Amino acid sequence: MNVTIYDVAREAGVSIAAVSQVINGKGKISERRRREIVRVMERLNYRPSVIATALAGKRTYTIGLLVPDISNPFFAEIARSVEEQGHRLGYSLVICCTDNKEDRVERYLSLFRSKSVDGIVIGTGIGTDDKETIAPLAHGRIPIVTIARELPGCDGGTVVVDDFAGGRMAAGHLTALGHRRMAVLAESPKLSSSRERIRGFREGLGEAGVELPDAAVVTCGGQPPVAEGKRRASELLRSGDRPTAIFCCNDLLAIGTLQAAKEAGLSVPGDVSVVGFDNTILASVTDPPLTTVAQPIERMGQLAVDLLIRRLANETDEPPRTVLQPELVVRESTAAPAPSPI
Amino acid sequence: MNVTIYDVAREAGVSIAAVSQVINGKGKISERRRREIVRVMERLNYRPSVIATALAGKRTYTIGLLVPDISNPFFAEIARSVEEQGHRLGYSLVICCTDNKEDRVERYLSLFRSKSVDGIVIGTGIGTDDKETIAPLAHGRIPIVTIARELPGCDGGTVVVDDFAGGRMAAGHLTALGHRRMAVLAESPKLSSSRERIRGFREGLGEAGVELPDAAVVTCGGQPPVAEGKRRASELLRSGDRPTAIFCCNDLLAIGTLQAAKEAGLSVPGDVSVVGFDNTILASVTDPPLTTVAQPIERMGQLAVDLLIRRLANETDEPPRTVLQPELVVRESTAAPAPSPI
DNA sequence: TTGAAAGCGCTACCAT
DNA sequence: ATGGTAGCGCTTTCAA
Repeated sequence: MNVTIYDVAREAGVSIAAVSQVINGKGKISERRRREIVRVMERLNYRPSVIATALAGKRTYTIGLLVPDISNPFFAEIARSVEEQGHRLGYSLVICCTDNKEDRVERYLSLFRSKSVDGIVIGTGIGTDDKETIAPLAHGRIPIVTIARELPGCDGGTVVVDDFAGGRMAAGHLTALGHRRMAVLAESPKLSSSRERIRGFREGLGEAGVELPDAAVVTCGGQPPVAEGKRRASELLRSGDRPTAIFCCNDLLAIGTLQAAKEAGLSVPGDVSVVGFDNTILASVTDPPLTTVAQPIERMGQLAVDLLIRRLANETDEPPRTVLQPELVVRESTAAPAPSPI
Repeated sequence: MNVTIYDVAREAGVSIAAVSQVINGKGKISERRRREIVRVMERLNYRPSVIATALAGKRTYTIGLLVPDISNPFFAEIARSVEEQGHRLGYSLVICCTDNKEDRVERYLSLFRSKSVDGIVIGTGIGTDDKETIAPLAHGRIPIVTIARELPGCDGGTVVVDDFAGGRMAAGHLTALGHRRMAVLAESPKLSSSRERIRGFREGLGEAGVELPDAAVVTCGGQPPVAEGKRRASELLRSGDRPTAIFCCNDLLAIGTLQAAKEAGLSVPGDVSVVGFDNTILASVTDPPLTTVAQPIERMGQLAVDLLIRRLANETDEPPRTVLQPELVVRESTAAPAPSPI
């Protein structure tokens, strides 16, 4: 096996208690002894077992991250940021992908409990009603922070962007350009973020005196998002009075829309404008580059981890809800609508 | 605390040994007792502690994944695939990003040891000479499998694409189109994959009687890759006899090249052709869509995990090296060079 | 078939 | 200042 605290103790001619003390930097030991022990630890290339340490009552220094799909650039960037801040603070990341399957959420939450993660960051939606799935949480006493979305009944804290404001920005941009007939490609209505974006978009439209009929809000439930977005956008673009602009609740759906437009022989933004959400790397490389509502992804990850760590350090009386401001990034997928042929 | 095996035993009126047996499905217990115990476990919502289980000599059912950057779509897709196959087999993933910093490789490898992961998948390059960094491995007896690149001195097994063939394909495509003056944007020469791709590219060129001067191979060391690619490509495109085609060792560099061309007022593929490598989601959305050498990413992740699991199950006598075939995906970033103005 | 008990590597408390 | 020792939750002999 690996070298243990016993090996170090024996080699240094001291008790394991002494070694433990130098590991944790507490207790009383003479400088002489401590240096000797450190030397031995290095010579033996000793690394304390996190497993044993955790069993003995300490943390595992592990945080669990739940996202729908790590290959989705938005979540990849979230993960990156969480990973980075986590490591900065001494924690490593266990990542699980739920694929938006409800049973997986439950399974992974349960898994996190059995693996004794110190805290959980949730970036995935939860379908069923709160109590059922959030149960393991209250059960296990593991602090949970949600990121980029809110979960009903999850009180651990949350870091989100102001989705409502984001939707409103998109609407403002589009109406200012002169659009009147618009549609939105939405994610699951189960997602708080998606609902808020639509609500904000509708509000923004209203401020310009434009209506958004319910029928113009299309839910893209299927997987994968790009293909589903393309499919739904195609339907929209084929319809009688096709919209002059489409607001997509994330960049992936916007890309699908771009593809659909291309396939239909429509030019973007000439024939139809497209606005995305997230501002992932994808938005900057598409054809045309995507106008999108940017989330401060890196900042969100940092804040989520900070909040979580403070939570499990019991510095509790935090404002549990951090709301960051989104920002409209105008690229080349939006323009004034073509003059309508009278 | 959480409910433990003792709680279950007490509640069921049996010894913890009995409970342990039903957990592990071995030993002899009467069907009656076993059912009763299962009932109690469910009622108490009992989940065995992986920590304690591991300390008692079992696995942690955790695998460590080392990548340069999880927000890089290529590695995000690798991670996705590894995560998926891992979970299918009962393992979860600890992901660490090295950012190509050598000291981090060492730190994370050491971290994996102290966290007692059962196995490690490495998708990052290692700079220094083998023995130094790979030491913790031999030391800890943790099986390691490399993916998408090979590490000197790492004998645990590897799953790669035939990078040489990939480079050769790119060259074949470009020379068939009529290109004679080409350049390549390379990743770090420390990466086996990068070296092989260049070697293959050069070989392919040679088959068409075309030379690739050393000066035409530009290393993109800096971060982030897109920006660095753009910078280097700009230099290339500004040079006296600018290449009519650029082969980029990954899609990110290719995107930088696309941006550089755009900024220089050059059309792709009209003025310059661009070939990428990896075929991440990015390649399909760029302007223009990118011709690239596809790696079977999903398959690679699966195979890497399979290999690793078999390794730690001691079904050892495996062919330690799996080589998959790449595939050229022709999109719209390549075309015949413009007729040279005589 | 069942249970008592010895670890696994470490922390923390209590004597010394 | 230093070391002995009782757990932490679980697996695994070994007796009964």
